[in-house]
Amino acid sequence: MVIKMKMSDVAKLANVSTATVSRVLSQPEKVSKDTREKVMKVIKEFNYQPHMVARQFRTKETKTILVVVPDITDAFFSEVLRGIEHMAVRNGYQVILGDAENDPKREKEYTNLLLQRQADGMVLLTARMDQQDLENISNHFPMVLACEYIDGLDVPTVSIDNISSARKATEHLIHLGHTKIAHITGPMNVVLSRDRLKGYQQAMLSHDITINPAYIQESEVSFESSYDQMMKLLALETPPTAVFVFNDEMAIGAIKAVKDSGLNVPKDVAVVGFDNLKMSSIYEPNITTIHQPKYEIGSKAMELLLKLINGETLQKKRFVLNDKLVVRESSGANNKKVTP
Amino acid sequence: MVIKMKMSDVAKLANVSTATVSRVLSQPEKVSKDTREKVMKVIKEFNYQPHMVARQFRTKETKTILVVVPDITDAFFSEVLRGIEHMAVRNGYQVILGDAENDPKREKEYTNLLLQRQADGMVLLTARMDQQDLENISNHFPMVLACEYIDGLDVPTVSIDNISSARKATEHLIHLGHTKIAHITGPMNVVLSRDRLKGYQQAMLSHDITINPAYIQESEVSFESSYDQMMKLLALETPPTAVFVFNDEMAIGAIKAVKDSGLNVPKDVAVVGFDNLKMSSIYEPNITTIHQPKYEIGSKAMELLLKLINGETLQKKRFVLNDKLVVRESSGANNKKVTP
DNA sequence: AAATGTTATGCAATCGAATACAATAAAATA
DNA sequence: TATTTTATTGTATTCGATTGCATAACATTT
Repeated sequence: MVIKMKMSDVAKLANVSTATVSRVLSQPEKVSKDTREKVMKVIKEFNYQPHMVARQFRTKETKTILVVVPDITDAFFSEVLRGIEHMAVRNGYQVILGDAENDPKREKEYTNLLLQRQADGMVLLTARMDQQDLENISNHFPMVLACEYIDGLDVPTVSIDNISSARKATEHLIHLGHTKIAHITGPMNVVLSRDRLKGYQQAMLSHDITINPAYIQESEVSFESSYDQMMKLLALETPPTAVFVFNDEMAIGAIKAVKDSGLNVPKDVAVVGFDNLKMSSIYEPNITTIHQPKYEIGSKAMELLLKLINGETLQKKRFVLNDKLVVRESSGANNKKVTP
Repeated sequence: MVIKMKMSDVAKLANVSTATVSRVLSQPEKVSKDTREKVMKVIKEFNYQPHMVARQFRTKETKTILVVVPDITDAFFSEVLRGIEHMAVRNGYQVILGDAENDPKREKEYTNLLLQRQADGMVLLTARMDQQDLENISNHFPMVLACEYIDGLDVPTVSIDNISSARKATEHLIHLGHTKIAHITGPMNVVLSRDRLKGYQQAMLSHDITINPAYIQESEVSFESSYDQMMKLLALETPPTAVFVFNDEMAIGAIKAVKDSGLNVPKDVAVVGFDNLKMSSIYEPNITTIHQPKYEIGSKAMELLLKLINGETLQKKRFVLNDKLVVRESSGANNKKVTP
């Protein structure tokens, strides 16, 4: 049976005061065994559930944290979310998820939930809103950035080193003998795109390979857009023999374009992606990519946020986790078939 | 500047009572233009944000709805979520997302948020918890099921007709001349698996094809598990020439198994999936599948929930939306390449 | 036995916004 | 002008749980 009762009802039925009922729930050791059992019996019998909003109101704690993802349809984030959620639940917090749909305005709107005291803290997996606003909010409320970040911003951040990862990915292609290496970037308003581009450029320059400007193509974060950009690259007079692509979904788009042009991956064009999505080990050819420790990024970010919520100050603010180059078929480094 | 101020502070600064400030916010037409502007000026100047928990406490409305997905890593749900969220936001509600991780216990835990008045209503995209409990809760709180459902349960539901869809999918293979048609099912504790199996059986029987019991293999909802089941099917003395698979991710697993066995899809084994994920049109061979109107399922479910929350009674409780067979390469019905 | 300490419980204030009701001023009507 | 109606604002209560403080009951020490 479900009955909407309040604490005073329980108190009456158990012949105690509401204070005692409240203590039974939150500090049972303060209550004698007898009363505790008497109260618990009533609570169980009527399946009393405390009115959480009233409790939140009184205690000024929601025990809720807000996570904002740039795009919920991007498979990358689900594992980061798992990491966040597990760490949160283990510490008595629940998670609200906000989908910004790649819109900085919506991102900003979600931060209002903090100002309105609907959440005790916030993990942002996207950082595209106004930097000043963000800084402002983080000065007053617990906040952690993960995956994305803003240079020079004094907000705790968890991510990999995208520049060095991108360098690593590009160098992998260089070491395979490629010099005509293109890069399909993500949108330039996203820091990850800019950093991965930097890494690409660093790798090329440090190996004395001049970068053909036409080899750098900016794409939306989507299969289709990347497909189009790859088609452009293939249409060049001297098409690249290798491409480093912003992420795995886009790498699949690029590969499809190569295939549809009657060419072969990796023989005609070698491809390296980023993120190591599940799909990347399944797709054919399966994709050489940079592995991100997604779950760990999430749980680390939540760990930091919990510290902030508990009033601790973080001596270390920037956490750079280890990535890893995962070599598979699409870059042509080996020909072993990977079976699941 | 971010300052934590309360309504009484605004009232003092604007030289009015809190009642007036409250009215400016919720029923501005009740306040004279002069005072309204005076109050709004203060609100804007100090960026006052009302304490939502206090408001929720007072009004007994959270303007929040809870959505529980069986598995957040399943790409199928992200578009359903979009549908839900858009409809919710358009009506002034926000969405909390719960990930049950395929665990009926966690599903049940999330329903407690309703009992604790943390949400005004609930959309369940999974229905595996105890039926009695579920019915009980839905008798006291607004609740809608979507995608999954429970037969004979009097809770508003939005979904497709999985039996007829599965029949359609199987018949597609039959019409292509196949008789040795296998079915890789999902877990039998999920109603969708049972219904799709039923559809498969109906199609076979109505075309006088005897079902080889070994042709029915139960699989987890994962690429890997489906791969294994397909391997089993191929190891049979008389392997099937066609397979209808529970969903698209699993269909990819099955296709991979066929390929890894040195066989061709669709020539040696035709494959049909379910859901029409984005990936299904990208994978090679791209996958013949049943399209579900994901976004519409979500928005319709939210629409119904809003009606329940507003106290309307639904005359129609079961909403069956239209699915569609999408014929692509994996079933061998045509050989046209589909480019994005 | 008196004084002191300990434990268990209750009383009553409190959190911040919404709102029923009262009060007042201004406008409309008789 | 007196009276009623309408518009605007304020006063004071309320929502349900938590918690500081007071008190009562009991145990321990001197």
